[in-house]
Amino acid sequence: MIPINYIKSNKEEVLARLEKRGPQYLDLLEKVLKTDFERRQTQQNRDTVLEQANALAKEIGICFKNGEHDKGNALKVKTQSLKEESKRLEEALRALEEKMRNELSAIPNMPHDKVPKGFSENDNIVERVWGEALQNTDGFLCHWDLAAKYDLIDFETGVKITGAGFPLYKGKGAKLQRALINFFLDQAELQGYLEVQPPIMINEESGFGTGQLPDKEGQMYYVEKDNMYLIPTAEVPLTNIYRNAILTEDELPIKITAYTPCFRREAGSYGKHVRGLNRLHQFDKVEIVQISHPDNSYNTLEVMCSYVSGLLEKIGLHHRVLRLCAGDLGFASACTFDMEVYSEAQKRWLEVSSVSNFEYYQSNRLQLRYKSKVNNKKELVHTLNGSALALPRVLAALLENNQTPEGIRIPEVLVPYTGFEMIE
RNA sequence: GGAGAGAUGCAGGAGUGGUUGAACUGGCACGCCUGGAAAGCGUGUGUACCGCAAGGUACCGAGGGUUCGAAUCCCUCUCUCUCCGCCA
Repeated sequence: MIPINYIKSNKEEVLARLEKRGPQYLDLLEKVLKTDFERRQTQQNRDTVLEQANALAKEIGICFKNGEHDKGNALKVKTQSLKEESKRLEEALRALEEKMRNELSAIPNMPHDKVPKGFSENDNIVERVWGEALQNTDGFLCHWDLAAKYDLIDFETGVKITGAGFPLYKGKGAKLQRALINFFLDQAELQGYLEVQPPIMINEESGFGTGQLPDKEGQMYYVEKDNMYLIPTAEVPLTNIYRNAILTEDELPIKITAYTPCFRREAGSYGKHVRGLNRLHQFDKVEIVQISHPDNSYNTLEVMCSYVSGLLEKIGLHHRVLRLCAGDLGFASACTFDMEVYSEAQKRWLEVSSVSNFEYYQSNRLQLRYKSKVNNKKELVHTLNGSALALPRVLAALLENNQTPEGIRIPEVLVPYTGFEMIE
């Protein structure tokens, strides 16, 4: 949620930025400001009534202490109407607070200045392309065929054990996956990220903190008996480490990384585009998260992007960096870059990472703040995260792009991790 | 899963119905002292919301209730600890 005070004191800016997402949010903005106004008035009224009631109670106490029972009892009568009034106002206030929260939750994050206008993925801007497509890819097999040919992934058995979208990696397929995880984690550590292993089930509060709940409830697997969700991304547990926390300015930026499986229901997506590893219900991912001083967050975003891009360079994957347009931006994000690798056999781009700055959107929900050195006040931080990287599509591109008549060649940097140079 | 104990401010820890937002100790900040430091002394030190301000309101795990008045009494829930059971 955008902090209400930020909206109040920067209305023009919020309006201008939000407008990029479309005009439908401007009304919401007015609405929430109105609700906020009513809320404040109601609070004032309630406080006044309570003040009177408190004063009376105090007076009554003194009366009884001094033995003036008659006077005390007389005063008691007066409290009755105040009590009813305060109860009424209390309820009204609570309703208004909830209304405001709901209205605020319906407003997406404001796109950053540099986010282009646009409605669909066609309006995204290609920021950078690294590498180029191969010249001769005649006879190239798609990764699902390669996986079968070299016995790397057994989709059918995954279906038998669980269902579609839960692949079973085998032999060198499993090893390659493990190698990638270790490589990505080691790289992150070199950049100063602290590796953690978080829980992969989360409670409701955590889901709310990072913005998955209540909106994206249907995307997550839910364990009803214990009221928990399987994480759709490590972003949720990693960022929620710092829910309700007050950091010192010296602690910033906080940089953490984790490897976790991720679970997504992906309800309603079927067909060719979700074949093989393209879209799964369970997949592995290494995530990086930064908690940043608001003044530095956009610099941080750039650093994170080039880091992710650098990873793809190291494993030699032709890729591009997209600056997402307002229409393609996630609800909670203020600015997002997507990294897509080129799949030589499928002849299309596959998203392998998404790096975002959420500004105050998550920290406001999380109540994640730092103590400012300037005024010693508690201020909200900016949160950022990115995939570094999501495994299945990297694996898919790696298999497809590195296929040769002799087998699949493993990128040099990964050989120390896999222990083999070729999949034959 | 069964039995018991507990949850108070940055931390420890008092407080069992009335000027208690909360004693006391420590921590921290500032000042004095010192050549400098330690010790010592003094002062200060919660958060959120409303308000231009004065000030007000709320908060003693969470939510309800009793009462003119609740950290304090009652109910429900959550969490932590100890013992037993089970277990990778």
